[in-house]
Amino acid sequence: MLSERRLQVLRAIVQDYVGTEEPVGSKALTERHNLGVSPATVRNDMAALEEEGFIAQPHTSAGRIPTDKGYRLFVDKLAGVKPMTAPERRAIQNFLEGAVDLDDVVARTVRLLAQLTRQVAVVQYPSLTRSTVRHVELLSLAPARLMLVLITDTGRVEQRMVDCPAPFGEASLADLRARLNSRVAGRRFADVPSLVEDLPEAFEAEDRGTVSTVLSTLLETLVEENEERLMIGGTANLTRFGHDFPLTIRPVLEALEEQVVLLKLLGEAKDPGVTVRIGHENAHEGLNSTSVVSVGYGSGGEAVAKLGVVGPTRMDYPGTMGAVRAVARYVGQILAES
Amino acid sequence: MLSERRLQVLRAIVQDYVGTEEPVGSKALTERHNLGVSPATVRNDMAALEEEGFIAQPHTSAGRIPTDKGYRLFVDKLAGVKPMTAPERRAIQNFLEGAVDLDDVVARTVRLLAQLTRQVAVVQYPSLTRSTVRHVELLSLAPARLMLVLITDTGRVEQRMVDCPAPFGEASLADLRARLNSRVAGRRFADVPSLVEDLPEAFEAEDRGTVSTVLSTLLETLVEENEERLMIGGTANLTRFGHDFPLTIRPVLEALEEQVVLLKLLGEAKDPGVTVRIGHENAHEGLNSTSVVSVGYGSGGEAVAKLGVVGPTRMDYPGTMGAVRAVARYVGQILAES
DNA sequence: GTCTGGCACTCCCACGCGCCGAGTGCCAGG
DNA sequence: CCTGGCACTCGGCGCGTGGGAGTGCCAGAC
Repeated sequence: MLSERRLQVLRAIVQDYVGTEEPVGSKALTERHNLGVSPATVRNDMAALEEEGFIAQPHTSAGRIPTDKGYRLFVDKLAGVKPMTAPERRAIQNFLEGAVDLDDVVARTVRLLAQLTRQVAVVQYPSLTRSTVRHVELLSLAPARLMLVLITDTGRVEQRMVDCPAPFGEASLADLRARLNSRVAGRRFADVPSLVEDLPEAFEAEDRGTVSTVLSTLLETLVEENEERLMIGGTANLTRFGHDFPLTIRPVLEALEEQVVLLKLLGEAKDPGVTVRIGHENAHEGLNSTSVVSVGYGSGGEAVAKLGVVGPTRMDYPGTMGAVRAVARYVGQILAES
Repeated sequence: MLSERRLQVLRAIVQDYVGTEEPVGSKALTERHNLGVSPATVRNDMAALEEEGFIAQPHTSAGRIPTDKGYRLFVDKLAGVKPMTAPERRAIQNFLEGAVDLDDVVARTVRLLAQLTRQVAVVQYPSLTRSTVRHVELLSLAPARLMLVLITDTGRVEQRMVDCPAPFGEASLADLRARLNSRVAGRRFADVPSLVEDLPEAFEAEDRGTVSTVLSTLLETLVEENEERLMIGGTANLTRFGHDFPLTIRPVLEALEEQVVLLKLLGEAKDPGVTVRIGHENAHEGLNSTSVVSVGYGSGGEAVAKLGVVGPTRMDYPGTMGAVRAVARYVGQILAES
């Protein structure tokens, strides 16, 4: 177990390194933080911390920098979440309030997060699987061709074409539309399959094929994971990454374009609060030198999607976590209102 | 006027510089292109070209690199559009054919363009203003609250909430829906305003307010420019930009995030064919060291949106133009089919 | 035991220097 | 008008060097 002072030293190292972006030495530490001990003592502590793998030196006779493990300890034990100041909170609220539709909310959120944290922001569209159905609409485009439109409580609209096995009359269509809505409107996606299971039985034999087709299209739409879209922004902040550019920045940009990767990344964070994944904790190789700070957000008490930021492992964790948490909270409010 | 040979020299300089990314000298030129003259002669030609502002040298006693003006001449007079090879065309077609909906088409197009050109790809969603209405749907969400859903011939769906000044019955709703569709279905957006102008008159006085509200919401949706969304991809290709990274790449990333800027950029290109804007020809400052190659695409003979790529002024213009043109053509086909 | 000051050591980095080579401009002659 | 020759100019690279920040260790103080 590490002594209290050694933890203090680690905290000081992280803070200084985050601030200066340069390896931090024992002398500088004692000058900037009044630890009450001499550089020599700090050196001993540093040796111990290095032994345990919390810090490392890029080369002999250089200062120390935190390792992923060091950041992990810092985040878990040493750093709180820095709350936003009142003006910041007001600014967040103002910025989000002008949004006109869901797309706009997401777009504004991305911008806001990127600006606040000066990092790359990622916002997942409210997920289908946890939200509820507001309305299902069926439109006849041609005798044997329908369009299915699904409207969710978060204001999201999904549409699908349905090719019917047989022509489907306007009367049947109206009937199906009515029955469908009376069963599923207001229900959670997860509950829909069992609610519509026996629906074909209520129709004439000739229409059952079409009804089944419509239903399976609806269910497909509900579960289709790849519909979990997301929006990213603030990539220009990557240029503040480090000095050895191309090598650092490239894999990150590539990873950011792989929505699958990002969705997995966000999906892995099960924590109800703010989740931080540091460096190699990220499965994806291109993100080994980045940290991901994410949190769920939602219109009710429940999270319907995630948002977060991607930045260098050397980031201001307390501030970033505070910003992410605050933005999530306000986005939730906005969604609940609309 | 420049002699034929001097144009050849310019062409050779552009080609070599694009290939090597290094200033090209007189000797190397005569070796790689058989111009039939000696380096000394080429030097004279170069001096003339420099005098005219087509090429420049980074510093005394270095080779020459083309200026924006030089590239312009190259693109206008010296370079054709390099057509895609048959296998490339097949690959494009295969890649686009699997798309399931409009979002997917756009997403695939972006990826494809980015891969083909190894540059940043930008694809504008098919614009509302030039397409036609497939269907308008009205849903009653609450007694005095409607949802308006607009479906376009490109498969795009836009939805808007409408707060009615007075409760609106189901019968009136069905009536309005029917009248609306019979008038505007299949018509071009631009024609819609005059087609629905007198529609309120067909309704009872108590409903006219609501009808007007619905109509104006519809018209708003049609003209709303900021709904011209676009998708970008291949930003990782920016890392191949040059050596002096942060300074070059940053403003470009920033510009790419400003959708307004990009839309304006694409919008400015009026040319029916492939348009090339080189370096300082781009109004936006951040894009002063990039070229934008764009072209319109559409489902019919008519262009409904633009797509293109953003890359360094030092790019393979013939190849890029060929790729952009080919992709636009195939996307048009795909859109026409669906 | 724990902390401290002193000391020798290590290495990175910035700087200055000189060389090399590619490229140029100019000029006289074909 | 083209060509070969020639002197000149610079940027880039390798090298050696000195300074400085930082370390590890040790003996002594509290």
